[in-house]
Amino acid sequence: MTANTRKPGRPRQADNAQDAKTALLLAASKLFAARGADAVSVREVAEAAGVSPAMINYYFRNKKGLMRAVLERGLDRVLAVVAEVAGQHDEPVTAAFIDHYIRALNADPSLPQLMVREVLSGNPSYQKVIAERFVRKAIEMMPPRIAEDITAGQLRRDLDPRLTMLSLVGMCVFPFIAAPLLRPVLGYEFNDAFADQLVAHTTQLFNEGAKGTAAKGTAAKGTAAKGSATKGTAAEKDDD
Amino acid sequence: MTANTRKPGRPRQADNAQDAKTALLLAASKLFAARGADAVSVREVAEAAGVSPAMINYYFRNKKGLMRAVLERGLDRVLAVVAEVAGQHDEPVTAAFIDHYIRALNADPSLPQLMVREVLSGNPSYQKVIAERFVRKAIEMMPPRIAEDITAGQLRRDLDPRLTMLSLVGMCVFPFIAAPLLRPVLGYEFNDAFADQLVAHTTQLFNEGAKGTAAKGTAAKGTAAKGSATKGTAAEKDDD
DNA sequence: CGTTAAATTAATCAATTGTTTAATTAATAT
DNA sequence: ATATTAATTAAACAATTGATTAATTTAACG
Repeated sequence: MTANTRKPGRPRQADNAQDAKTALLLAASKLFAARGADAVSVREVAEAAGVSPAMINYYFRNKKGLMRAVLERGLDRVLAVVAEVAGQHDEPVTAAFIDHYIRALNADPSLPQLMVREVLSGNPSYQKVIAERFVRKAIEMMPPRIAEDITAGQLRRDLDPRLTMLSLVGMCVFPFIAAPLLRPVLGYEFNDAFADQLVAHTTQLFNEGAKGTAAKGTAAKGTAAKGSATKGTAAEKDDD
Repeated sequence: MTANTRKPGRPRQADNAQDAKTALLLAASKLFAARGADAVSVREVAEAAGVSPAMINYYFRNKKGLMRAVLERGLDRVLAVVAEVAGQHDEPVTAAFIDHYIRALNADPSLPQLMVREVLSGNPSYQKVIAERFVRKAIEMMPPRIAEDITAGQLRRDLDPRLTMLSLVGMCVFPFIAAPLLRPVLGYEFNDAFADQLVAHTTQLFNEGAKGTAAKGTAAKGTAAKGSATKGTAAEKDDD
């Protein structure tokens, strides 16, 4: 917004101002998550951070280096949630996972979007970062805990821990991935009430299944639709 | 591969050769799905199709127009699967959905990748195409059928049809979205055996839940891991 | 046949992109 | 104080991109 035309040269050490490096990291995190790294120019990131584009190359060497830093920051935050869930033994991991994971994504839906987009990007160097910094560690933590719960008799004995984890993550993550599509059609919005509803539904479906004949009573009540589903967002120009 | 330097002018009507328009559509479908439209230049699409880049503007007006055509073609193919599933009444829709949907994605994993990427692109015009050409129609077809099955006593009475559909799609789609990551770590590959295993696992988990104490015996047996999980793909250059 | 329309290309355009360079200012060390 | 190093910018660069234009060849139509 503010043109912020600063002259060249090292700035006077202002104690309050965050340094340019973290400013770039924060700005890029938001922009990359929202629209994808490819669709955001370095000039745009620099402007949002209030510094010149050359700072990206100074601190991160590349646009790719900036992207990598953004990715690593995001991955570490999601991994912390997984570690917390896997570390507790008060309840079945699967239940704790559904609860904490959905609420974490609800608090910041941009995280799974960033991950999924870069997984799909086909860029092997990003995939490697995600695989080694997140997936590998998550797989070391969760399936063994699921296996524990199976042994303890809290889950069916014939479950495959890894496929189960795959289904579990899918159920939790997909609503957030599909959100941009479903919001206008189903009319749902991200708020604490929605998270509560989604957690309750997912927990019960995962635990009891869809076929169970006796309704246990703890299912999510009411439908997700609330707003006007037919209103539609203001149609933008057909061609641009 | 072949330089294919053709001179200007309308080509002699060769009966065998497919016309340039469908050649472009097919080439773009592959390339866009694999790497995302942003990362593929029109020159590259044209070369793969064996025509000049100007043909894209001639037939599709824009690169965006080409992308839209690709998207619509993909959406219609997935929608056909959904319509087929929703149209039959021999078994519960949910079971039929798991079976047919997973096998369709397994046969062409690029489809969900294309959709998810463009959903996440944040580009409202693509989102509108997906929402109106696919999501809206799918929601008109599936949840009512789920509600039917609930009424018929085949599914729990307290299920929310729409949230149930969301979970169902998540369980089926997520393995294919995450495939690029999980393949090296879990060592799974797309083939009919994997599809069988995934269908069996998903069907049982969805129907019976994870908590059920009596193992019914039809669960997926064996783990997904088969190959060497620690081998790792050849590390490419660290910087490019 | 001759004229018009359709399909195609080569060449070029204008815009945008990521990156580098040289200059500039302040902090730090000698 | 002076020299060196760190942090920052403006300006320019080279490459790539999507798109347009004019020319060219064949098909279709009278």
